[in-house]
Amino acid sequence: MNDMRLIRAKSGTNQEGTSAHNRRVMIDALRLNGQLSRADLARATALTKQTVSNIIEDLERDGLVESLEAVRNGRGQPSTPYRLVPEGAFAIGLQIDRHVTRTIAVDLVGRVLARGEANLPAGGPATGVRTILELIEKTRRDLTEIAPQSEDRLVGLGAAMPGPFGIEADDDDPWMMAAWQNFPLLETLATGTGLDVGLQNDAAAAATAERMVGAAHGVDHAICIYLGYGLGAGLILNGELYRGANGNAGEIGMILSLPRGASLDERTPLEHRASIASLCRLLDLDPADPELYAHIDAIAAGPDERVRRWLDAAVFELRAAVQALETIFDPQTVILCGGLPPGLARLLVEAMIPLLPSIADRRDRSLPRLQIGFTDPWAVAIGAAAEPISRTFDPRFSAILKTREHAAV
Amino acid sequence: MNDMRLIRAKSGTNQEGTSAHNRRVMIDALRLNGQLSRADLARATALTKQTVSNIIEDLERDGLVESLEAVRNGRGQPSTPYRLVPEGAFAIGLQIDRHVTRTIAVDLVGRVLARGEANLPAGGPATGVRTILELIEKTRRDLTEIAPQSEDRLVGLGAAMPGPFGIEADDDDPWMMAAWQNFPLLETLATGTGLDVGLQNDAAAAATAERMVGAAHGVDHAICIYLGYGLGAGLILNGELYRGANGNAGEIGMILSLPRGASLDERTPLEHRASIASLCRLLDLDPADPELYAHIDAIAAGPDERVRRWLDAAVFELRAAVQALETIFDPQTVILCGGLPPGLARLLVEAMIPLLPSIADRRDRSLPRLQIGFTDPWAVAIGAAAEPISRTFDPRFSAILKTREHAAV
DNA sequence: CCTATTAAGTCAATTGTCTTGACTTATTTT
DNA sequence: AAAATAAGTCAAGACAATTGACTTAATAGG
Repeated sequence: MNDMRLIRAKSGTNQEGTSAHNRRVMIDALRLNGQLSRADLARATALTKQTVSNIIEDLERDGLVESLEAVRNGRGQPSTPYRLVPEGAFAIGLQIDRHVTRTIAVDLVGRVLARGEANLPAGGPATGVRTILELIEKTRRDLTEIAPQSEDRLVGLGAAMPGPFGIEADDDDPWMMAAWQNFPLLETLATGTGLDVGLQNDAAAAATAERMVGAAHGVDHAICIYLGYGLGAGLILNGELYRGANGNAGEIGMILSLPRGASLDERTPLEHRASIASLCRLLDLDPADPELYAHIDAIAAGPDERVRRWLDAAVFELRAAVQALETIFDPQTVILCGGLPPGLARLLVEAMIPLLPSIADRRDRSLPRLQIGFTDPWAVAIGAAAEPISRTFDPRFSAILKTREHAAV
Repeated sequence: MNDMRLIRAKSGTNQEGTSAHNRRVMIDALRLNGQLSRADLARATALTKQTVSNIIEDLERDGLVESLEAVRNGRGQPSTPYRLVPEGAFAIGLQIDRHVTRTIAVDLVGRVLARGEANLPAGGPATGVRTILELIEKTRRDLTEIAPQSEDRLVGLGAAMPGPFGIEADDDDPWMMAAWQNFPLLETLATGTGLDVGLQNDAAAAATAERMVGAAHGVDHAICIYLGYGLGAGLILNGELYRGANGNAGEIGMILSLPRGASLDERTPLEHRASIASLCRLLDLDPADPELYAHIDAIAAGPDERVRRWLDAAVFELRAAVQALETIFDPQTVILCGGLPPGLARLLVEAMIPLLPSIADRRDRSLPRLQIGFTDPWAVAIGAAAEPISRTFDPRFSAILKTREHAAV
């Protein structure tokens, strides 16, 4: 009524939203179950056989699904199973880390088709953007060589970097991460590549990877603790990654906690004790060393007093963190993943057993309380690449709603 | 394909889902903005004028909205604003507490129309169900007297009680809460009243109340810390209450934490220090005393060493809890509410200032980091009553999807 | 004061998507 | 060989949003 009054409302939907959702549901069902017949899909999605037939026909024409040999399953006409076509879609992932940047190309089913890596020059975005755009370009070329059809079927670019975003810069910032966090990365990458770009913090990216091809596959309520240079959590709630009001949800490394045996009330960030950064400090390692993970792996293998001390402190924090996250989220499972050597991850998880008691101690559990997920320096880049696939093909509330050119919700 | 193989998939949707969502969006927009014209609604929801007209016509015929006087707003035909009809729908809320049960009747806009209270006899559900059903019956009669049309427009019954649900019984359980938590309350209430029944823990109910008529009205990312006999948090994420995998999300009182100045690694539940239960223990008060809140209020008003000690410990925990919840959820605001005297709530919040630094320290904040919400023994009952209204009328993903008679997602 | 402009809202036809119920096809059971 | 069962198709129908022209009612401006 008043001309410029701000009206708050959620967006409505229409038939397009319906159709888009149903297509996504089909794709999700095929991803989750491997292969399904039209009749299976109709039963699983509560849609009619006819609707499923129409949508599958569409998806087949679009090259996203394909039929397999008919199978006899007892009485009745044999069914024709369908599955996703891996080459139906591709996406590029970009990880920006403190001293290195990585790219990954994946297909619709999450297989990694190409990788790229480059050192990031000092100086933050001012000097780094060029390196990054070149690396993306190279990965696109590599991908096109492997899969010529990919250029038409590239659904987007996913970027991942340490958070938090949009917070005033820290004072001691040897790698200019704050400069990156406040840099208009989305816009720069979008204009630089012509792709739709998404941005997540690295724990969220790790969770996206776990959800698409890892331990959280098909799990609608999971917490992924990401232990990398820093510490974060990727929150999968109701089957979707939760981002918070400003995209900073899950930055658990910044929770202020009391160190083990502290007598003062001096709370310090969790990641001062539970992160690769803290381990590097204890071991006097250079985090910029490209051989860092090999070094850590080697040191962790043998008995080492400093590693023991670090483990002690980290396990103290992480046991509490798992218990707190279980209590807060009531998830089906907690997944520990990160850019740390698998051997160290195993040591950590073993030392965390027995977990602290929590409401997760249920008799009807089907998943373990704590699992190990990806422990791989490339996990974040894979998750970054998975994000555009998820954004484009996974069922989600926002995909049903109409979009408005002007103000958001 | 195989006869009884479990197929995991999300449910599809159809035009009915579309229509249901759009109706909900209209109602939500009217609730949020007070009154809007059809043209306003069209702009706000991204639907066409015609669609809005059709839906508003429907809603008007259903008695959920009504038109007001046309208003001139400059050039062009005057607009006709619409608003919600308070008598368009009613709901009953039921709170089951340790020694008392309360009922509330609310209307579509959340106004309280009737209240009821009764002592719960010892013995848990075996003896209590009868009392509860009688109290609900009485409240329904009271409501019908005030609003005769309510009987046809009663959309459901919301129940709220302390969680967690479905966990093995505790050993020391003076009020048989565990018996209630494992009792098939939903089914009993549904058959006993003939209404659609929902169940939440009391922190979730408090958050539901804050969202409908309190400090979280129109806020899509809010954490409500509920400090009552126990301690919990109601999580409003993406505009919906988050329940977790088993309905136990937010039971933060069960987080194990180190007491202030602890030198041992002995973690104990947060609510041992930050809850009315812990205050009662310190003050040697009987939690079953109906005058409890008045007593606490009186004691808290004067200087009292025991209250100071409690405040000290509770503030220590709650400051950390707020910082942790902000860091985990990145919400727009945190709301402290509960069944504690307002004076005590003010004391608590004042003592929590300054809050610990967190990612919530943003320049672009529009809401305070910490607010006081409902501090009222009836808050949980109000939230319980708000739940059926929210379930029936608020936009939510699940309302769009088709339902299946057999297994859930 | 008259006309142009602007905005709210309606009308009637159209479109897109899912649904319905009957039908065809292919296999196993009896 | 017939009956039963299940997958999948066909064609018409139902439903809800969209489209574009139209009506109504106000203000702005010459």
